[in-house]
Amino acid sequence: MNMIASLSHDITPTGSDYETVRQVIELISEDYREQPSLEAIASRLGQSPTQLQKTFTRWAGLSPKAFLQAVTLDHAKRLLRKEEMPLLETSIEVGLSGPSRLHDLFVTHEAMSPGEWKARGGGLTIRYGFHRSPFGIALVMVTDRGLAGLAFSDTGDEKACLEDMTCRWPNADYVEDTEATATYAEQIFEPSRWSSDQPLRVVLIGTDFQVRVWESLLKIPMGHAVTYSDIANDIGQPTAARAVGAAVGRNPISFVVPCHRALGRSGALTGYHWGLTRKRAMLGWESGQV
DNA sequence: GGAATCATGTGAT
DNA sequence: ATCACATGATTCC
Repeated sequence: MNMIASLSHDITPTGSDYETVRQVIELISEDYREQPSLEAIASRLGQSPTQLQKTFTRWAGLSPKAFLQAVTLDHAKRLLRKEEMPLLETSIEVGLSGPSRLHDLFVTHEAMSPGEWKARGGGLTIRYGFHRSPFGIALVMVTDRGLAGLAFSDTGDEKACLEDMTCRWPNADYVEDTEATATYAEQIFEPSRWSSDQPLRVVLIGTDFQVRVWESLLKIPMGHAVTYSDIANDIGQPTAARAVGAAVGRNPISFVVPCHRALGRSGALTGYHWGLTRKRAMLGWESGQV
């Protein structure tokens, strides 16, 4: 099974750094009370501090010190305060389809009709491929209407990851087609290619409620965060914060539909389908992409 | 600060 | 009907 043959070439310059970053985040999450020093972390990983320094700046454009800060609870709280009011309310351009400037990765989205949703993917051909990304191995899924799925996996877990995704639309036909998905992967993980001239086409396959939640997520700008109840308010159901959480968790296009920017009221990260460590990594990485 | 407890909407069975 | 949740507010320590 050479599912990940495509990994032999690295589509992002940062792709191979994630393993190191993941270990660091896990270390500081375990004993964040002790505020481990850079030296301590480096020696636990068997690396020199300067080596670690280099990896981080290459990965996120962020020094290790700044990165460590970007990953604390304090910082998460700041993300929430940053823009008290407007975030979701200002950029209301939810009209389906029209090309809209939705967060900083420009995205045009359309939703599948309820009939298509009920078919559970029947009659749909989904092409998929695995690619390196700044957040580990990315599984990219596309239809002829645009990007339909984006999932993450650590090395060795590709099969479970694929299964997780195919279960969501069990009646679809799946074809491995790494060439077709490569262009998507390149555009998604290379911020310099995010532009309104070449918007990313995205198709949202889910229930009506889920689609409304995901559209709301698309309005959160890069480097900001909102709470689950903010989203509940935005879609006009202020008491449905918990239901929102469930819908956010079912987001099939992670990162592109930025579900990692949804936090608990306290600033706690609460959860992430592909692992809390990855959520931390994404938030830390984004604070370096100014 | 936490732990326990309750109200809550959605989706799967 | 019932159950599991990536919630949040309240009420105790």
